[in-house]
Amino acid sequence: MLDIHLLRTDLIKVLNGLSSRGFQPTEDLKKLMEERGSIRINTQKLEETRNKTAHNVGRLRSAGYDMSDKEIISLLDQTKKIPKQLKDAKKKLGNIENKLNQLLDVIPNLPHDTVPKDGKNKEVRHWGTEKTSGSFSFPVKDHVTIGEGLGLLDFRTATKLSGARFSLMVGELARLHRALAQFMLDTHTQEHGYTETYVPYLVNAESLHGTGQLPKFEEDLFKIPRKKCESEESKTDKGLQEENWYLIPTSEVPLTNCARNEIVSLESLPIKLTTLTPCFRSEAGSYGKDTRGLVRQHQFEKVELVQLVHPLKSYEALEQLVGHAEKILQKLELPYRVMLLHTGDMGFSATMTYDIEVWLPAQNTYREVSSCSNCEAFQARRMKARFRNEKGKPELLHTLNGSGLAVGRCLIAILENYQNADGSVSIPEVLRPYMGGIDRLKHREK
RNA sequence: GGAGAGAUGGCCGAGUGGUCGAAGGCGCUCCCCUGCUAAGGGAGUAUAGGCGCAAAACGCUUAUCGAGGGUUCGAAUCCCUCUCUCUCCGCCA
Repeated sequence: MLDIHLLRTDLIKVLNGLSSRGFQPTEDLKKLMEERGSIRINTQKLEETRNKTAHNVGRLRSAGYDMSDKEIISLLDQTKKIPKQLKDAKKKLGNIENKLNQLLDVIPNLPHDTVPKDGKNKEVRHWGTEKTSGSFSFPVKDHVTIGEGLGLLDFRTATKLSGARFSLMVGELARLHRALAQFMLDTHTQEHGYTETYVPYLVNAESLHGTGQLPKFEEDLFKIPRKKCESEESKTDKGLQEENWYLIPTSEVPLTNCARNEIVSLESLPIKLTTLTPCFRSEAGSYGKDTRGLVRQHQFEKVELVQLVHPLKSYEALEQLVGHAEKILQKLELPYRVMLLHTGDMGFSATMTYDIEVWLPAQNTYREVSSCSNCEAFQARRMKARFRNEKGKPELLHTLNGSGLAVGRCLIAILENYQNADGSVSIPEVLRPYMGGIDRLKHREK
């Protein structure tokens, strides 16, 4: 959510910033805000009158007056009609505030000034040397051919179990997948100072609202209805409306929401959290896209990095966070590049995003394995995540998140980059301790 | 799933219709006193909005006692619904 003060004082700047990422507000924000202002003043005036009279009645009562004394009766005469007026005013105010909030809820964050606006992502740096088909002494295979060839990857069975966009890994490949995740977690906790966390995979709507997935992107999520009451008839009240759980699309949601409605101490900053979780995405609207292999799945594992930091430190923290994610690829000796996303490619909540893309020789291209964003106070404002600043006053935190990394896609990169002529796959040095010392994936003996 | 108890400020805890944004204590901040320390005395100590002021300080004002609704001139207090926590029983990885 954007700062409403900024909207009021510098609407032009906000609209310019938003248009660079292709967002046009559908309603006249300014008019709505003004309307709200005048209705609110009216409402508060009524409340003030009500409070004053009630106060005076109370004073007379404790001074010994009776409810039937004419002093009290005259006060009551003045004020009898206020509750009705107030009720109407509050209803009106509620309506307009809902409308305004609905509007504010779907406005994306403003890009940082340095983010490219030309519609092109900018390569910031790259690491390692790409192995093209020419670098191999044999025809390069893609990860599906490799995995299935070794008898370690089984999409047919996965489809039987669940349908399209699910996968089944068997034997040493499943183990390598687990090893990879463990390795990532160990690196971030032992070398980068993150606190390991175990989080819920089902979260409520409020959490998803906090990080920005709701209300705008509900169709991307898997929703789990929660039974709230037995009888249909008693569902009339607002409080009884259905409440859902959602499968997390990323552990950014539970990790960042840890700070929701909290005021943390200055000394506790920066808060650095990491966790390994499955992520669930409906992939609505991506029909026909990446249908082959492990690239785009309804369920995948990801190690997430989240930082909650002092507002003055958030860009510094973003650079560090990207570095933490890069370190994993370096240790795995996988070539990659870091891209600074342009305004149109950034996620809803971000002011600046770096994607890390790993080299996939079979596709002869780079593929995203991490997306690292600074959200500044955008999420913090939605979720009231604050810290007590140097003056002892509560102030919004800045939140950052990034994958460190997407496990499945990383596994693809290992399979393709480490493939051998005989169809086996070498295991990266750093993962061997996690693999009981074996150095390659071989064909599975039944 | 059944039965019961509860949710108040940073924390503990009082408050069952009226000068209650909320006693008291602890903690914290500032000041005073004591040549150090201990003890003591005084003042202050929520958050988010709106209005005023060029602005800060400040002043006025509104909301907030788990959440939402209701009753009332007036609700922390009464009524309804929900959420969460705790205890006991049952079931269970």
